[in-house]
Amino acid sequence: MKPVKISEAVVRRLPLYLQVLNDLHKRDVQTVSSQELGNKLDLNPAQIRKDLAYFGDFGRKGIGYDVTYLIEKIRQILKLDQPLFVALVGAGNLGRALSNYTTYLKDNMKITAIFDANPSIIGTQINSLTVQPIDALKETVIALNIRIGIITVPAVEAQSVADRFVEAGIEGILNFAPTVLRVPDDIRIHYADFTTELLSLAYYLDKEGNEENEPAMD
Amino acid sequence: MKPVKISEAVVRRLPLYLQVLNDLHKRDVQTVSSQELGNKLDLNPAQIRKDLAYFGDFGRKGIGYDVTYLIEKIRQILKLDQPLFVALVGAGNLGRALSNYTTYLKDNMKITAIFDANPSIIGTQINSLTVQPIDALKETVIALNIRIGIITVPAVEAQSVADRFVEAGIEGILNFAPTVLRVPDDIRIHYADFTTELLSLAYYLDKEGNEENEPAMD
DNA sequence: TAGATTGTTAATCGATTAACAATC
DNA sequence: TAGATTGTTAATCGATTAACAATC
Repeated sequence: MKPVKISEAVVRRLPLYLQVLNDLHKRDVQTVSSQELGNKLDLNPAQIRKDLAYFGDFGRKGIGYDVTYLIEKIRQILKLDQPLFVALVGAGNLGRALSNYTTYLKDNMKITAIFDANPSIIGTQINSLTVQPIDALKETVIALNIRIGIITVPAVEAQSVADRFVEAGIEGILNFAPTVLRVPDDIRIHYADFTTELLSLAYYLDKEGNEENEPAMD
Repeated sequence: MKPVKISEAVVRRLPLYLQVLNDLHKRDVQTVSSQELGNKLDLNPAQIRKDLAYFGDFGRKGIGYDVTYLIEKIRQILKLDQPLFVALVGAGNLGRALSNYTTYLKDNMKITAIFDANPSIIGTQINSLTVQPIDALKETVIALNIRIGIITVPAVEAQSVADRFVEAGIEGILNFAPTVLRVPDDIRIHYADFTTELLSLAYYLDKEGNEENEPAMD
């Protein structure tokens, strides 16, 4: 019916819309315009309207978008209207941090298994989950109907974890390790490597350090 | 001399190049072609050549790029040829994880101050740094010549931390909280919100859960 | 009715890719 | 010299934005 290909840029903005909408909902706001959404997210209103229109006519001319309805619709689009189970490999600091974070996500995503290679970590509890050995990955992923895998191991181990995820039939991977992963085309990979963001941030700093004062512009 | 504006897309790829180059360097590879880099990063070789050519003629026709030289050049471009000091606010799980991570970064970036609002965390040690009260932020940032701030506090507190960073004269912010921040135009903000990545990942999963088997394609 | 705001088309803008002369 | 690969221009592709008729 809708043969139009949705671009990645559009899909990546949907969670941002959801973020703001959830906030508005919490504050009992009933209706929001693309204008207001654009203000809050620093995005062009036309872009927001166009993004949403790819998926249906969710707004009302002259009125705007119903907050509750739009939340429901975006959840559906993102397939978050059903519980989605996630496995995490790498129970180090970052892994533990994410385990806490994502538990709080009310967005139907839940980490239901944690794995690690380190014998001294295996068997410990994180958020009521027992850390399992990596060898248990495939069996557990299948048994718990886990569809997304998070990788928080060092870069050198990331590919072998990805291989295990693929073998276990996972459909998507969120990789925190600073390395590009090789997986079959039908597996989706998103990268969450903050070192990239941090290093590129440095580019935008003012010139040569701030020991020297920059001359004023006027 | 070079009045060409460099796009964000280009700058964000530079750390990726650095990643692969560092790896090649470790394995004593002397020279690399745009073709090989493209293979490793899943990028078009022409794009890589074009990206690099914005900043100078770093390659040799018929040969490729000298690994060591290119690393040095990209470091210069990213202004990582000098030490760059970073402050972190939010000494929770994520903050602790990042403190460890970034310490290992040999790329001249170093977290040199950690802050938190929680009295029971203030005064504790993380990686030989003592967690300081937020009220000490401005003074410390100035004293230690800190130019980048990392925010790892809950979303509701993120804006007030950003305001403090701005007031302290920070030049760039890496925000892990899932919220858009308002800062003056001359302050650069990068977002490292993995919830966005995780939620958008769900969009690409196969249809309606995997209880039902999908019909095979052939 | 008048004001507001959507959905959508057309125009603009920007980024990626192909192609190739230059040259190591 | 022949093969390889850069730097760069031109062509293509895709994404953003402006504008406006439709309509609540």
